[in-house]
Amino acid sequence: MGSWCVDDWDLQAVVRGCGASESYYDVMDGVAWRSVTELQQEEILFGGFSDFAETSVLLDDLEQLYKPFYPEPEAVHDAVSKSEEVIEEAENKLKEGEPLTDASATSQAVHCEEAKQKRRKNQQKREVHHVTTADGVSSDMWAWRKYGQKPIKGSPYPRSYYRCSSSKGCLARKQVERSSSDPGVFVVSYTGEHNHTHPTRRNALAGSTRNKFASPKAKQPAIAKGNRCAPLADSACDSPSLTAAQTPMTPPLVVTHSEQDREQPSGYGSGLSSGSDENNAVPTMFFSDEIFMGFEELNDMVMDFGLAGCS
DNA sequence: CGAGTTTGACCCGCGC
DNA sequence: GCGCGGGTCAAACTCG
Repeated sequence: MGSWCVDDWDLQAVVRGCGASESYYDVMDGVAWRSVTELQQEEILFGGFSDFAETSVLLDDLEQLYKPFYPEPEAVHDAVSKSEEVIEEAENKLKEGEPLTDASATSQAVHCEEAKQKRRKNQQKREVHHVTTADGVSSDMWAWRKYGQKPIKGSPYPRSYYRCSSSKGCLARKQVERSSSDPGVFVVSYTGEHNHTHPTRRNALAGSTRNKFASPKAKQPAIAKGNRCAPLADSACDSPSLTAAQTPMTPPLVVTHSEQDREQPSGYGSGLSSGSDENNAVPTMFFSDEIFMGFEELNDMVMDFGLAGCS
């Protein structure tokens, strides 16, 4: 334990959100755009069509719409390759002292990881992203289950290992670690490919909703013993079927919680998920930053008063 | 009971 | 061949 615990929640905070969230805005017109995976592009492309998420019927439409964007093997390979190109470019820029990211201070850093991390075993290609904590604004569409954590030599922060829990047998892996040089930046690495299109809207993530927006009281014991909000489970507000919230265009409700938010429920669109029948209730509201921020404040208030939950 | 996380042990690739 | 260190496994535990 020790210092790990301190960082653990940080890692978990981003594990859901970091996947596709690096600052598109910083790089969309730049070369870094090419590092964005198909899935990420998918989010960008559809990010503005919040109306699509309003009903389950539309979710079905979404599913159809998204099919062309799901990473085909070649597409994935291509995306990874491009990503590696960017990694090299990023390294070069770093060597030259050239800032990789938009100068805007609030923008989330978008870098790519050192090439040395690209592959180790099996020459496995790896897509590496740097994300800031504030970057949790968006998330990847997959459900990740943590299967390990290791201290990394030379880094004060541990690395967490996640595998895709959206589908059994999925080979997709995800690693999350803090950047030793910039603690505010998380390095997220993706390896392997998903052998499925995307998490099914129902049940595919069953169990991954644990702790999502559980009441502070309920969470206290776990936190007290170092079991901070689970990266996968702390996501939504008591949602047996938050899978609906994991449609690609649904930004997670809570990932924008900052580091200060110790109870940060970093999940896939928490608010969307409470109950299958509620999936349709308020999806679009989460696309409003103002409402979103308001919810955060409300949540903070709730926590301050020791009141339960998000209901 | 079934989902999750935690964490020590083990496996194995890689550099020397 | 050996040792280091990253990656994975799996038992134990928590939680709803």
